Amino acid sequence: MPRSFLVKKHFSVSKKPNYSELESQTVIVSPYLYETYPFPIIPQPEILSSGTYCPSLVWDTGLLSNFFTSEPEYTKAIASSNEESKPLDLTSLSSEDDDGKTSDPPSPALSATEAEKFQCNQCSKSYSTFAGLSKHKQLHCDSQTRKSFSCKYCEKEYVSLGALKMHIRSHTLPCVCKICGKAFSRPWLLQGHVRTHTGEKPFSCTHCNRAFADRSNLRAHLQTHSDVKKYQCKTCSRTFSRMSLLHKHEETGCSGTR
DNA sequence: CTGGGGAAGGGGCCC
DNA sequence: AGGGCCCCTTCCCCA
Repeated sequence: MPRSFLVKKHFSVSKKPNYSELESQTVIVSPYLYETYPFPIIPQPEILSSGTYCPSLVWDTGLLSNFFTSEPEYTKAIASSNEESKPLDLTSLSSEDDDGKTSDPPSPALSATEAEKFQCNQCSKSYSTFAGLSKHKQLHCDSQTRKSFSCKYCEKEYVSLGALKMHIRSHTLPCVCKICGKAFSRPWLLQGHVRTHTGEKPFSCTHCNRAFADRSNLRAHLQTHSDVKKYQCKTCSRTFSRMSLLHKHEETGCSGTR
């Protein structure tokens, strides 16, 4: 399965684990890459730009009209954006939402607590500020009214031009490894990849001195030093160092006993 | 089969 | 608004 189509799933795992342990780790950003490697590993910014390696695929807002030739509404919106640099008018979007035109059930937001008096009429999520609600709607729930930017290469749609441009990079892959030619959508992905060539591992575990090229991998490794792992089976209370291991445990059928 | 390491991708936040 | 960075998550592979 192509990883580019991984879908973020929500599990009952705390979004804010205790990273105090991780924060105490020694993180050494070595100048190794720049000083000792015989050729430029991390491309200069101009190299990272799409133009150097994929001139035919350079993203340019001027090309947007080509992407949306069948969507005059989009090009109109984009043209307007380019000319005047206006942000989306969230006020108008919001007022339309609050007009009761949707088929969603009436929002109880107005009678909610002061702290959460702005409620999304699409998903009922509450916010303490209008700005928070507006941002939420723009990002997630205004599918009926928000501007939609469609990708030319796939069927994905985004609510903002910036999000679309970011996504398009996953198609154009403007960041190319000078060593092996592999291409990536973002410079920091390339940077991480380059470490696989150089062997640089700037993230060290203070427990065992093992080093990692990727911070997330260090974080996963730290779990192996813990008696009580972060991911727990609700049935048998057994804990796992990785969510994937917990999923595997659940999929294979938890017996309910440890 | 399980656990762990390596590599990679996307979303979101901050500047 | 856009880029950089961080975090989370997943898949693959191997011991």
